Amino acid sequence: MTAIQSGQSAQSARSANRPKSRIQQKNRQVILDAALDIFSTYGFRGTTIDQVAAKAGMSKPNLIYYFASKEDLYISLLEDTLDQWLAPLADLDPDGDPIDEIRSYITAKIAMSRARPKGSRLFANEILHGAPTIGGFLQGPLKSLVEDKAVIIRRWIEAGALARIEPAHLIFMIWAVTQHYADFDVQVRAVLGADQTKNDRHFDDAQAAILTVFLEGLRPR
Amino acid sequence: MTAIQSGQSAQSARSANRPKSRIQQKNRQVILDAALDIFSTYGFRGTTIDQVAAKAGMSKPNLIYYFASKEDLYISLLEDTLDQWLAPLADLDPDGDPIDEIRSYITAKIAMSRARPKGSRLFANEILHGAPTIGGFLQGPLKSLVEDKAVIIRRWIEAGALARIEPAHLIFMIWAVTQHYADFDVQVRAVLGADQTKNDRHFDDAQAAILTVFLEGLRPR
DNA sequence: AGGAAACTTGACTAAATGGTCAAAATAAAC
DNA sequence: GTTTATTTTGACCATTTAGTCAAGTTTCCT
Repeated sequence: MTAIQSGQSAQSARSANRPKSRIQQKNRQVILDAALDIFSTYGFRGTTIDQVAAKAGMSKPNLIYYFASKEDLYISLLEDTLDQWLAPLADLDPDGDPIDEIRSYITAKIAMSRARPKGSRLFANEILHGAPTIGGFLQGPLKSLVEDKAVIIRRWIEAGALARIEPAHLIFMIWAVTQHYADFDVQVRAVLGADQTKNDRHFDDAQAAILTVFLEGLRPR
Repeated sequence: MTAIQSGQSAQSARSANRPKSRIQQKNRQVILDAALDIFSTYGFRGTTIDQVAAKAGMSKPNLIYYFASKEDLYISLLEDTLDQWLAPLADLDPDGDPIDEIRSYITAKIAMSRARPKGSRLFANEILHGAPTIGGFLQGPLKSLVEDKAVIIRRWIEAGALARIEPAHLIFMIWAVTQHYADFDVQVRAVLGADQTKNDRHFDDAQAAILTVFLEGLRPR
């Protein structure tokens, strides 16, 4: 089900409901891959349909045949990303050991930033521009999820298993430091050195640093 | 001096070197204020000169009279921001108490995010799009500054005054969590509640949470 | 006051871009 | 193998937008 309640996503009439043919399935995926590449780098406004079509290896009208409009394509992309975004937080287990759970969550988020940096940047771009498309998602599903997990964290704190901290802000902080390595990747590479060999090390070092600070910083006192 | 080494910032011929008249000074500032507003919200590509001119209360040709091109305006804006950006980190004092110094730095960065969120978003946008304009700044002045401060932090660690952590990543983490509250402001407000009364509280709560985790997490063990 | 310099703008141009359309090419169905 | 449905695209259109230009208006200087 769609996580975004857009007015009506002007979907390509052909691909509306009918089960998708092999060609449709393949081409939609090719387009989505190309689009993620471009949108995540240039943002919505900075992306042209022609660019995406070229990257996908087809003509612009053909792309429009699969996605009725630029916005339609952009929304599809965001939808595909949002679910994966929530998953790790949803996995936070109220019955687990608090410190272990936080460690797992941080590790999962870093892995996500490493594996899908473009998705992270797509999301960051959308938020930075005022979340015109996913405002409803933020105020709905995201807010609910954070509130649910805040309850769990608060319980851990009351049980003396975690330092006193405002749960929502703990969550924000974890988002901030983990996504930073995807979103500000260019800056990290400029400061630490750009070559690909080092790239993997950056993530490992980042994870170590983040875990050090958070796990120690969160121990109850 | 300019922090950005662009090819040649095609500066308006009139305003090239001659000392600026009262009108120039005022209007340039009016334009920069309007431009920060628009650029920080819509990004470079998403901003139109007409929008900025309208917000600045003048005609488009008049704006072009002060800034020769859209890019020229954008660069001026970034330059104005970058210096302020580096200042707090530059203030890190090698002779101060490490924990106090870190506390001061975090506090200064949060204050910055609170006072100048638009500047933060302008910067974030630029980085997110691959830093096409300030790539040189990142690899030059920024990298140097981080390396300098990393030396100091490493010295603190060796002296046993701070937990073992990769200094550059500590700096990144502080940037991440503090700037998050400016850049992802929309998301924070969506989750925590949007009204203006609460807005100030968010920053206070954020600061408390960040200081808790970092100062405890960084204590030597 | 009067002339020069600085400032301002309506009307315009050229290029870029989102999207359409009709016709061609290909694949599927029988 | 022929018909039908799907897929593909070259050519085109309408709109947006960065930037120009020439002609005005205001400010400054003496």
